[in-house]
Amino acid sequence: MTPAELSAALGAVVSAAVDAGELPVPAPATVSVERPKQREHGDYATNVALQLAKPAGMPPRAVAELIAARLREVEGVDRVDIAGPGFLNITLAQGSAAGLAAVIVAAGAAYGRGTGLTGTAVNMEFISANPTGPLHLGHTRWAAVGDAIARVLEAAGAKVTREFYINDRGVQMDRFGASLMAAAHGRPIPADGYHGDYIADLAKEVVATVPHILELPEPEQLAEFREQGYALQLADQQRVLDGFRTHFDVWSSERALYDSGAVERGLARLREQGHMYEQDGAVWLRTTDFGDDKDRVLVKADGELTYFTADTAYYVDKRARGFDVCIYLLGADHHGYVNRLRAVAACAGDSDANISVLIGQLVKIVKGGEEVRLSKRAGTIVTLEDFVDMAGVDAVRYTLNRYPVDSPLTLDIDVITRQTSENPVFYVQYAHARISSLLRNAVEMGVDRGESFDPALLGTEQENNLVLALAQFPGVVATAAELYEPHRVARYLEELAGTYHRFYDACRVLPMGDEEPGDLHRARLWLMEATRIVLSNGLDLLGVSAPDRM
RNA sequence: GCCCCCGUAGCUCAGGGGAUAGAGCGCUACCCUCCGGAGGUAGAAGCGCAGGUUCGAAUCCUGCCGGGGGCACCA
Repeated sequence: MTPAELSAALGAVVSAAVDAGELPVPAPATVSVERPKQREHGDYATNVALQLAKPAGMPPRAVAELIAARLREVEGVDRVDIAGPGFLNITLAQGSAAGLAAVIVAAGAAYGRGTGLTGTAVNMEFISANPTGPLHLGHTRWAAVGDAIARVLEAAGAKVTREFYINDRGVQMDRFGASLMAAAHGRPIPADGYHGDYIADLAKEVVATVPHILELPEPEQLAEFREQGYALQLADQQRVLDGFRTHFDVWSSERALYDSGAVERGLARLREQGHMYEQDGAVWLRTTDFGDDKDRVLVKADGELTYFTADTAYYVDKRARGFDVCIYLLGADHHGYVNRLRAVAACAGDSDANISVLIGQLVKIVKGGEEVRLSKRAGTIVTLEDFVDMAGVDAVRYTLNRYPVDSPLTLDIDVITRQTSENPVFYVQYAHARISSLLRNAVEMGVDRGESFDPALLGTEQENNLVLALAQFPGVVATAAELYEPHRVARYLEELAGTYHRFYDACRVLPMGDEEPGDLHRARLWLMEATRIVLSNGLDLLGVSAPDRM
């Protein structure tokens, strides 16, 4: 019996009690069970009695009594105890849960996937860096988390498009071009330019690509440096992301928004919704109607459009392309955008259900006990590529996906690069490798798990805990998708790996010595394969490999 | 000044109103006759402060204190 099945049974029991007139309240829409922290509190626990007591005008324990009486009659429930103020502690009949191992083995890669978001088209935008420099540590976090959110949403049934918005318009592009040109001529980089070490290398590359560039007249030369640098830098970002196993479906450029007429269409959409007005010669969007702290300029007094105009057009364009939900994962330096973007959606006639703006707090790193300052302009930067070179794709992706994205993060480079058990990714991957090894040994010994097994054989505490942990997985995935929090998957995997290691320590899977393979060995092999599948599926949701050997 | 994020164990961090607040690392004491000891067992150690809501608050609300980030007819 899975948590979902138990919840359903509990819901039916409560409804029956209501229908029988025992509980003078409407039946709750949903009731849930959770795994209690204390083992003596049973396999599952529920607080429905506490929640229903007040509306029913009854003592909690009285409510608990009458629910418990009905719940005890449910097939697969062994015991229901009432504890504390009115908790129901449920113990399942031996074997009623372990059959799940067969379900998991049959489902394979599909176990854990759900249908909560089936039919929903999601646009997942993340990173969206300027094409004026290498991707740095912050981008690495957005890459790891953005991709993991996309994977988790897909597991919940959503159709997800991963999108990268290229900020290729505006004065920063000219500063970028000017910096490259200065470097190529051996002149000092302009004060408002880009000072990273990569500029000199990139300038050389541009000159190698366009040998006559230094002879062009200055305005043309500047434009050429800008465009060539842009192309090279973008290609470099794409190469690095590819190596990070982060693949985008759509690379969307700000210039293309203008060229395609999307900006005009966006403005038209906002105009027809009636939230635009003119003042001081400029055209404004009344975002304050929807929670923004000030109205925003769409068309400047000089006729130029603002960056914000492109943002609004981009949103309208995404919706026009058929996305039900537009998710933005932005850096903390963009937190001011949250209310603004939501106001844009509202001004376009949409609701909060259509837009979600996630703010990723910045990553701070320390090395040798000292903070490493990150600054594209200062030149001392740790790039995504540096980070991956030091720790490997798996460790980087996993480490960045262990934490809620909105919590500031301090990572010790020395620890992450150590590649020991201090890094939880190894703990989880090791569990997978250990099971894989065990399954290989089983094949070598000629022990086959067969067509089926008797779940009642898996009755030790460690076996029960492992089965119950496996049963949590679909719920964890569904919650991670609902909240856009893939770190829940990582934390779950760490718990599962621990539960497995404890099982392994206590329970022998394969026959010892000359022992003949028996039904218990075969039953445990089913449990092992099921555990391996869940570890593998979970790691996949984080974009991390599940190695058979380490 | 206004806005956002964060204050949980020595350190880095989990914890969707529930029972005795968890994990890893570090520290202390243990566990290998055969499946991977990259493992397991036990122990010491904590919710920034003050109010409020609630049967019940680390969690929700208010104020304060501390750390970080941000404010534009820039991009």
